[in-house]
Amino acid sequence: MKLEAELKNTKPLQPRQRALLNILFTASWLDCNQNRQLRGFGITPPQYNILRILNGSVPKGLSVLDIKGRMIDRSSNVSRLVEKLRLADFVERVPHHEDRRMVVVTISDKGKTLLQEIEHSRFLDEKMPGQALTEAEAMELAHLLDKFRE
Amino acid sequence: MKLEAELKNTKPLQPRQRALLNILFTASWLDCNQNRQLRGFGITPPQYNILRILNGSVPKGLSVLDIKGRMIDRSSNVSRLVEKLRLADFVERVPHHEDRRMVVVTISDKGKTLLQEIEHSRFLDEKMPGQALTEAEAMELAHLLDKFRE
DNA sequence: GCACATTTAGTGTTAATACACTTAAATTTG
DNA sequence: CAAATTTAAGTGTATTAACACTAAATGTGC
Repeated sequence: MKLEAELKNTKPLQPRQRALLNILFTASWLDCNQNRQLRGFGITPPQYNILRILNGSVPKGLSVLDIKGRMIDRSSNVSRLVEKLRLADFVERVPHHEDRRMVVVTISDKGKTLLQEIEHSRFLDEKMPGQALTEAEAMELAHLLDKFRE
Repeated sequence: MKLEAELKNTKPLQPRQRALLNILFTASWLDCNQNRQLRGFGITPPQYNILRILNGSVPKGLSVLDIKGRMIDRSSNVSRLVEKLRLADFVERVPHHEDRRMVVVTISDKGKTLLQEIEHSRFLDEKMPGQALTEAEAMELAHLLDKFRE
């Protein structure tokens, strides 16, 4: 559905304002979807984000600050999120050898298994969003978003 | 900056996955900006969203559910947000004449003044995001986002 | 070496989200 | 008309975001 219909907007919007609102609205829509998908697995979207970041950094792992720098939501409190994941045995935390300020976080086998299950469930759902776009359109969309942030 | 650089991503992403991440990242970036802009005015982005919706609905006002249906973030708790705005005298709440379940919310003069101040401050800032896009590109971006949600 | 600033992780606190639930009024149905 | 259902608003609660702050380790300049 078009944004104007979704927001029941009456007044016409300027193109840039319309794009801005549409970005926020679409992201909120995605976040809501992701929340529901992840709910059954006992993790939240930011926690899922961390697990995927760590999965891309095996076997070395990452420091808390490195994780933060790679997260979608930069305002996340990584220390607390990592602690939650550790309590659920999805990640491991070990002090850094040389720099004792740092903590190296790695994904555990249980965490990897969880990611595979989530991936698998998504595949079954066929609910991967954005399927209406062609690959070329998806690339163009990403490019325009990059430009939007300039 | 491109998304891959922002997220320090190592592995290449599928186009749709890249678009998805870029939507979430750009929205988070916008939200952070908006948070900072609104902070000085004592309101949050969802509260600002409500004020603008109500400003577009003068003089009739809207019910709580109508507001919710027009909000960017559909999971907001409108009752509590409206109560916050009422305590700050930015909105007024009156019971509906015919249907006593409903409450009609309208923006106050103080609320309108606040919106004007915010608008003015943004204009001074020249920090309106998305200026790097042409109008045609902004329209294309909004169109692709509509299609993404299909 | 020592004072000073910087970096890294974590904490404290307020407010907002997410979701289920409750309450009350209106509408539908038998 | 009375009972059941639906709709609207609000509440309860646990979790998370947002921001400033602290504590400890490292780096820097003198």
